[in-house]
Amino acid sequence: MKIAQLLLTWYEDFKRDLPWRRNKDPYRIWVSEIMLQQTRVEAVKPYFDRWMERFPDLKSLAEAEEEEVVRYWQGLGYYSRARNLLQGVREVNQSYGGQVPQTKEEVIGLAGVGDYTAGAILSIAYNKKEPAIDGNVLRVFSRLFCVEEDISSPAAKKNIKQLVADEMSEEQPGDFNQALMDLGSSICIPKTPRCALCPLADCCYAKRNGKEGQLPVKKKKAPPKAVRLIAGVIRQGEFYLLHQRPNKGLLAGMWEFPTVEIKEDGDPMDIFRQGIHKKTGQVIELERLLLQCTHIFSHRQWDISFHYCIVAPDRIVPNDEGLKWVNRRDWEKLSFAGPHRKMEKYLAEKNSQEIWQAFE
DNA sequence: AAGGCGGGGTC
DNA sequence: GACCCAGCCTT
Repeated sequence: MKIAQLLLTWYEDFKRDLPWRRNKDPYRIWVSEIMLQQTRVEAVKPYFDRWMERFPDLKSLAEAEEEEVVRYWQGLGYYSRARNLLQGVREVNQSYGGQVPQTKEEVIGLAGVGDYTAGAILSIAYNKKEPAIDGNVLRVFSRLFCVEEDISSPAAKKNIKQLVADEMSEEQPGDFNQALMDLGSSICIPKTPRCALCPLADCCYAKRNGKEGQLPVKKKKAPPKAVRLIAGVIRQGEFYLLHQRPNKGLLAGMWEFPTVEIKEDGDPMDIFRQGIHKKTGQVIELERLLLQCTHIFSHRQWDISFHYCIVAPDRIVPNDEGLKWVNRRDWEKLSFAGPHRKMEKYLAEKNSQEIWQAFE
């Protein structure tokens, strides 16, 4: 029996009930695919539902402010996805009359839409016969056909894309692509595949050769870099000093408590004072240090040791571009960088009274 | 071809 | 603690 038929039969019985599978609205498919880039289904679900409540259709998103759009992405990571999605949606709204285009060249030309996402949108929303090669499909097919190349290499992706194209269902390309992803996430999983439950076990070359546990081959990632940071929770009355990160790079455009990197050895507080001094032009009285706490954040790329200093300086005049005094009540309008979001919640729980009481 | 870009779940 | 996830963009 053909792979496509076995797969689709299995999919009919075991497909997941997901919010973005309720209908074939291209806009909804598009949003879901962007959110799902490098992000697990369970993490996306609540974000997708909130998103559709606020931006139910393409036009409502196209007319929204970027600041609000990014706020709805806060905590999901890879924030350029939100900005690219907004840009792409505005493009469709203006250049395509609000209708998501139906050709590969047009869709892939939209901001934030690459080869995979274009294939997913076209196959799922319009039932076009386009492959959608993601991590799941690479893993499944590297096993099915015993592809021993490093699947992160463009050459391997090209080869597997051809194999997928050869096996694709003519009538249900969208279901075929989604079935592959469901299979990859529940059966053909990274470490020890559950071959006993797999509808394709009989036609899997890796299993036939006893190599299902060794595939796919994937090059190792570089180890994370260690970084020491120190951040200041700096208050004057009801206002806190916050910093908006630059528009490019890590956590682009997100807000944070003013942060200084500790590069050399020495007293962290001393380095903090000097660094903040450069940003503010004013000296912080360290005698007014209220609380110091340390968080460790592990990350794929960064191993961050984070010191927080809660201080109450005499007088600070911001002279750094992104520095701004923000009323505590206005925080909900800002998008905080990950670690600082947790600190913000911590402050909200402790509430100002307990923390600042010693000073008043 | 390589590296940057988040955050969280799983084993 | 290592690994990985419905990838894309820049250099």
